[in-house]
Order: sequence, then structure tokens, then C-alpha cells
Amino acid sequence: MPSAPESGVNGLGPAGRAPRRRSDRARLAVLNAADDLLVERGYAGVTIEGIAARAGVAKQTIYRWWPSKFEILMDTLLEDAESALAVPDTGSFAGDLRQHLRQLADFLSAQPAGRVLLALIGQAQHDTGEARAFQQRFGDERRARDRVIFERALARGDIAPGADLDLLADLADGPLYHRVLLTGLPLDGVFIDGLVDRVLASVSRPARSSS
Amino acid sequence: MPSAPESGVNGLGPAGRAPRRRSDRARLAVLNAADDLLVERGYAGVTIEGIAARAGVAKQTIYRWWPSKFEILMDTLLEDAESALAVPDTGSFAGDLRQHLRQLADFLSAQPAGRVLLALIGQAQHDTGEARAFQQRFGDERRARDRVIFERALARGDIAPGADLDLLADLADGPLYHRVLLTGLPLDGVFIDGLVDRVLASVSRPARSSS
Amino acid sequence: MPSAPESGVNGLGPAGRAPRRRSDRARLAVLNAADDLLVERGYAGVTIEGIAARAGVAKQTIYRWWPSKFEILMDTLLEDAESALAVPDTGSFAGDLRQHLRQLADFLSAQPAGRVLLALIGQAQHDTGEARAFQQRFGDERRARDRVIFERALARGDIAPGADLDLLADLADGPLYHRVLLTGLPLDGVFIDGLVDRVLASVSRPARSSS
Amino acid sequence: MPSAPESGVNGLGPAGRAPRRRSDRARLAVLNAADDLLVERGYAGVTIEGIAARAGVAKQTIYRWWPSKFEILMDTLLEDAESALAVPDTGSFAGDLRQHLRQLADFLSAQPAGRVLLALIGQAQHDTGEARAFQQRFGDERRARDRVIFERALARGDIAPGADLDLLADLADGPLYHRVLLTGLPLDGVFIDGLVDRVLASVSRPARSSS
DNA sequence: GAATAACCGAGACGGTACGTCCAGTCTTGAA
DNA sequence: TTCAAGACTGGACGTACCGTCTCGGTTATTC
Repeated sequence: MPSAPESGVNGLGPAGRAPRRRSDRARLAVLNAADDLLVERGYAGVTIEGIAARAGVAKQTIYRWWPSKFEILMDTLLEDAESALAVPDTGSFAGDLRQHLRQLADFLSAQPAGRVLLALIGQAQHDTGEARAFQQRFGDERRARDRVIFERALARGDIAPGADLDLLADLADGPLYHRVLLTGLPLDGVFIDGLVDRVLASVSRPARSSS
Repeated sequence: MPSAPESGVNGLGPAGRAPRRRSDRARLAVLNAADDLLVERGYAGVTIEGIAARAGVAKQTIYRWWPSKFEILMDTLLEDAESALAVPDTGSFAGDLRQHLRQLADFLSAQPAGRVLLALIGQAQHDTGEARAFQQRFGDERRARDRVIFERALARGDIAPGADLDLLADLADGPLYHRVLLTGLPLDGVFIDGLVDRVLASVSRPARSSS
Repeated sequence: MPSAPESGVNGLGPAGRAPRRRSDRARLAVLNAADDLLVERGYAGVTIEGIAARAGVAKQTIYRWWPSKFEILMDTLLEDAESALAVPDTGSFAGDLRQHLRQLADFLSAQPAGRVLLALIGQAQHDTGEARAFQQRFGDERRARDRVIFERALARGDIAPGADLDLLADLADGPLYHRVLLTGLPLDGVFIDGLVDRVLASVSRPARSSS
Repeated sequence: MPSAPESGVNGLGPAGRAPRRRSDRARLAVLNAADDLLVERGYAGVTIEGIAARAGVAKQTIYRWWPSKFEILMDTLLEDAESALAVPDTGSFAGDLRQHLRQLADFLSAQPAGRVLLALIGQAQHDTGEARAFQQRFGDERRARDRVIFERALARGDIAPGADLDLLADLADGPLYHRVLLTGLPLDGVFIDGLVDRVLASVSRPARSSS
């Protein structure tokens, strides 16, 4: 998180220098401007110059704290996704799964931060470095959280033992992302319910050997 | 299809004069140059000027026949995907599904044209117009072909009647794209086999009401 | 003269390519804009961006044809100095000298192109490369022309034989430049006349050995 | 004289408080850094940031005491020129003149401070305010000193009465500056001797009316 | 000897201009 | 009419400095 505000204890001991004093005003203005521009004009319409102008900030200030517009948008994503994508806890696997997918569907199709997420996924396809950054800063944590749902189900016995939880996560989230990223089909309630049913069905008994 | 090679009857009756004599040399040189540049330098490294220079072609010639680099790459994709992604016909649903997924996994993770596909999917997230073009020129036809697998399975009784075939397609392809586009996990045989098993399991009996 | 309009016979033989076709509109607009900016805002106020904006020209066009604002101003100087600084021919050494110095004084103190010349002399003190360019493109030719006055005087016998003509040129022009560049004293008629007298006096008999 | 080193008694009467405690270390470090940078990289290579970095001084400290790099260099010039350009007193006009010109030639062509002087003369052509500052802080005093030579000569009768001493100063120094600033010709002994002879010749009898 | 205030280093900030790359349009001359 | 060539306007890039503005820390009087 390159732009974390002086994260952690830097205790700067006896001889420590005061760290660079970053302007929070500038930081927030940049994140908001980037977010706005993305929604209004799309990823290509997000330019450092445009952000600087809209945020009332000098370009140099942006370059001082972020290496690219990708990272700026990553910061906005992380701030926004936190709240919108909490791990559900309804008491049942079916309930957790359904709520998880509904949240995700809503996030991706209706919220500004969802637009940011899609743009970043898109950009990650163009640049391996950015793909890696996306993975580390967003993907890994997301995966860990989503995994909780399946681990709880496993503990409860809702999933047959020995299941590959990564695969189950792909099975649940994959179809949803597939629609948004590729086919453009709607993420409505019918789709979510059908998907939940299929995932539950696929999970209720051990995977057979497919030979 | 902006760059269709002399598409259809261009009418021009008895006195008409052939309006355009498109150089096939130039066309192929452009497509190859774009392809090469994408693989070597990534999407941002594909520029019209770069293509023109490498193809030994004037920029104007490119603009005459293609509206954007997106469409150039789309043309290369369509030429290459045709052969690599044929509809399988093994005689069984499980067989068809597995072969379909293996083909797709190989295409996405090992072939140059797969790189092009990923780049275009990525770019489609940035521009609705290009997303639409992607859908029309690549997505719809793909979906129609893939659907064949499920229609045959339905006819054979391998899938319980009344199933939503779009959903099943999402269920099969989604996890695979999810891995490539988002998590970066490998598309190995274990994954494919597990996925096939789960899809078969989810499909072998009617979807319950999910209440 | 980097921006000479396709100078000379380029006869491009049988296989010759047509040379780059330069826009004269852009060229003149740039030279005028640079000239105007210099007069209005001084040398530091002449910026490539400013010239481009005022000339209605793209920065790239400027960089295509000129390496620096110094060379742009050099071009304007050369175009303007030609007419204003013709070699006088009055029939007498005193007359030639006086007219030469009057022309020069007027040029330096009253004409826009004189401002350009002073700015370039100033800039040449900051950069040896530009000093060299100034010498080659302006100085050498100027010196050759001014020399004519002294050569004629020598031929006529107005100057004692054996005189160092370079020194005489320094003696005539130096005091004038000294005033403009260093002391700021006026270049009025009194000064010119006094200077002419002194030069004539210094020249009317052979330089003694100064031991 | 913006940066006079705690000039004179600053009075501060009975109740006055010493207003500023200027760090001499910083002052000298700045002057040296500026001087070095000028010699190494030329006038454009002298930047406030560069001086600050090299001098180990904060930019603010520089801006506290100097309004511009021009004034910094002016300070270095004044400190260095004092000793190098003393008024000669050889007993004869010819001797004084020759020694004066030799000193000046050496200063301009061989000493670091001469480089500074040339740069400041150059810069003065670009900015009238700086030209004025140059005049006041360097020019006027210089002129007053040089005048002494001619005043002594006048008193001694080496110069015909009624001569315009300003003109004579231009006549002596002008050719020398002309060579350095414009033509780049060498300031060698031959040149100096020839110049001295010409000036003496021009001065030994009253200037005629030049009609 | 403590208080205090100007000085100092460091460097973030809003800006301007730099010189470069590429976009997309236009014009020329050859095939 | 198409093509290679490349000049044109224009927008954004990432960098270098500008001059201003806090920050704490240091230091030299003054109480």
C-alpha cells in the first residue's frame, strides 16, 4: 500500500528523522478526482494531468506518491471495497454463499468502486507488473476472506471433506465475473439463485473421479 | 466488421468501377506486426506508429482500413481462434466438456492468440464501445458454438431438462476465466478435471428451488 | 542555416525521394511569434510552449525544425539583419565609418531585431555551443562585411599600410558594443562623431612600437 | 547590496536587538557552490536547487538572503574582482593603460571570476532589472576606478585637454570586451599592445571636428 | 541557566516549461 | 485509388526547477 499514511509505528528512535509530512488534503483530492474521472470518462480518460487539474494539485505531487494511475485507482478501490464486501455470516452455507454473491453482483454492476475494480482487472491484462500488484494488493486478501465461507461450510459438514476450496471459490465467483467481464449478461436474482443452487449441488457429495 | 476482405456483393452494377483495391500484403503485414508487438511489448506497446513502422506500411493505410488498434487485434484474434477453438464432439457430455475446457485452457495460457484474447477482454473493460464490438465479433459466436455442447447433452439426457444453458456455460467457462483473469492460479489438468466433475455433479439432477 | 527552405539544387536524380515538405506558414508564424515574445517579455519569456501557442503551431513542429529557441531567434535575426546592416559606400573612409556606426547604433538601440541581437549575444555568454553557433551564423559574415570598409580605406591610403584590420574593427565597433552591453550610456550623435574622430586619429599614422 | 555581510555597525542603539544572526558557513558555502556550478555547467546549470544541494543548505536559506541566482553570482563576482582588478599606477599613461588592459584580459580569459563576469553581462542582456543591478553593483564602481587612469593622464598632459573621458574609456575597454563577447578572437599580448598604441595615437592630439 | 526567537536542514506543495511520444488528419508523388 | 512517406495540430507523458510554505531541531542572545 504505497500511499498508506505513515503506516505503523515508525518510532524513529533517538536519531530518527521526522518522516515526510504528507498532505492528506492532496491525497484525498487525488483519489476522488481519479474516481470521478474513471466513472465519467473511462480508464483512458483518467490521466495524471486530468487528475491534477481536477484535484487542484500539482502533477509532481501525484508522481511523488504514486507510480501510476493504476496505483491511484488501486488505492481508491481498497478504501471503498473494504466496507462493501464484508464476509457474510448468516449461519448457513447457502445463506452465506447467496449473500456473498449478491454483494459481489451489486458491487460490480451498481457501484462506482465496482467500475474501478473492473477497470483494474482490465488493465491487469495489459501489464504483468500491474497484474502482480493487483494480485497482491487486492486479490490475495479477497481470496482469503472468501475462503472463510467455504471453511465454515466444511466445518459444518455442508461440503464433503477433501474438497478443493480454491476450486469451489472459482466455481462460485467465476460465473459471476464471466458475465460481467465477457458476456455482459445481467447479474439478476434469477442468475444468482440458479448459481447458488448449482454450486450447492456440485458440492453436496464428493467429487467423483472423472475418468 | 470494418476490415472484412471485400465483404459481400458490392453491387456496383455493369458500369461500376471497383472502388477499392486493397493490398493484401499490407493487410497481413499489419496483422502480424500488431500480433508481434502485443506479445513483445504488451497492449500499451502496440501503437499505430509502431505497427506501421514494423509492417513497412504508412499510417494512413492503417487508418484507411481499421478504426483502432483494438479492431486490428480483433482481426488477428478471429483469424487465429477459428482453428484453435473448434467445437469438440467426443460422444459424451463429460468428454465434450473436458475437451472444450482443455482447448480453452491451452489457448489462454499457452498460445499467442490467447494473449491477444486476454488483452482484448482487458481493453473491453475500459471502453463500452469496444466491449460491444468484442461481444458482437467474438463473444456471440463463441457462445453459440459452446452452447452446442450443452444442447447435445440436453438432447442426450445428460442434463436434466429445463436447465438454463447460459448459466451452465457460465458455470463451465467462468471458473477458468476467473483463474486467468483474476487469480493467476494454474489451469492444469487437476483443475480441469475437478472442474468437469463439479459441473457434472451440479447438472445431474434438476436444480432445486433455492428458497 | 538549419531552416533554409530546401536550399540549393537537390536535383534528387533518378531514384531521389522528394525531400520533406516544410510548411512555410508554420515557419513564419514561429519566427514572428518568437520575435514578438522577445520584445514583449524578454529572453526568459520566450518559451517553446509560448511560441507554439502564439503561432498556432504544435510544439512538435517547432522541435522538428529547430533545436532550441536560440536557433529560432538566430533565424529571425539573420532575416532581419540583412537589410538593416548593409555595407556603406560613401566614397570616403570617414563617411563609411560614420555611416556604419550610425547604422549599427540605430540597429542596436532602436530596432526589434537589435533586441534580438543583444539577447543572442547575452545567451552566447552562457553556452559555448551557442556561442559557436552565433559566431558561425552571424559573427563571421558580419566581420567579413565590416572588413570591406577598412580594406577600401587601406586601398585608398586612408589607413597606413600594415595595419591590423581586425584590431581596427574592434576599435570601431568595440566602444559601441561596450556602451550597449555594459555601461548603458547613450549611442547618440555626439558619441558616434567622437568615436569616428578618435578612430581616424588612431589610424592616420603607423602604429608605433609600444615599447 | 542585498547580501552585504553584516555591513558596518548596525547601530541597534541601546534598546535594539540584533535582528539577524546569519550563518557565515551557509553564506560561503552558497557562494562557492554557485561559482563551482557556473564553471562546471554554465549559467543554466546554476539552479537554486543545485546550489542548495551542493552547499548542503536549505533552499529557504538561499531565498532568505538572495533574491535570485543573479545576485548570488554578483556577490561572488564582487568578492573576487576586488583584488584582481586594482587600479594600476605605473607612473605613465601608457604604462597604466597597458597594465589595466592586461589585467582585464587576464581576468576575462583566464580566471573563474571572469567567467562569472561574462555570465552576468550575458544575463544582463535578458533582463533590464538585472542590467540595472549589474550597473549599480559592478559597473559604476568599475567605471569610477578606470576613470582614474585617464584623469591622471589628463593632469599629466598625456591627453589633450577637453577630451571626453567616458569615450576614452569606451575606446580602451570596448575593443577588449568586443573580442571576448562577440568575436572570440584571442586577447594576447599583440592585441593588447596594438590596442594601447591605437588609443595613445587617438589621444595625443585634440579630436578634430569630423565634419 | 532557562527562555525565546530567528536561523537552519529538509522537503512537500502548486505551478510552468521542458523535450518526447503518439494520435489522427492531411498532402505529395510514385505505382 | 491506393500506397509509402512524413509533416501537421494536439494531448499527455514523466522530469526539472521555481518560489512558497510548514515542520522540528539548533543556536545565540537576552532575561
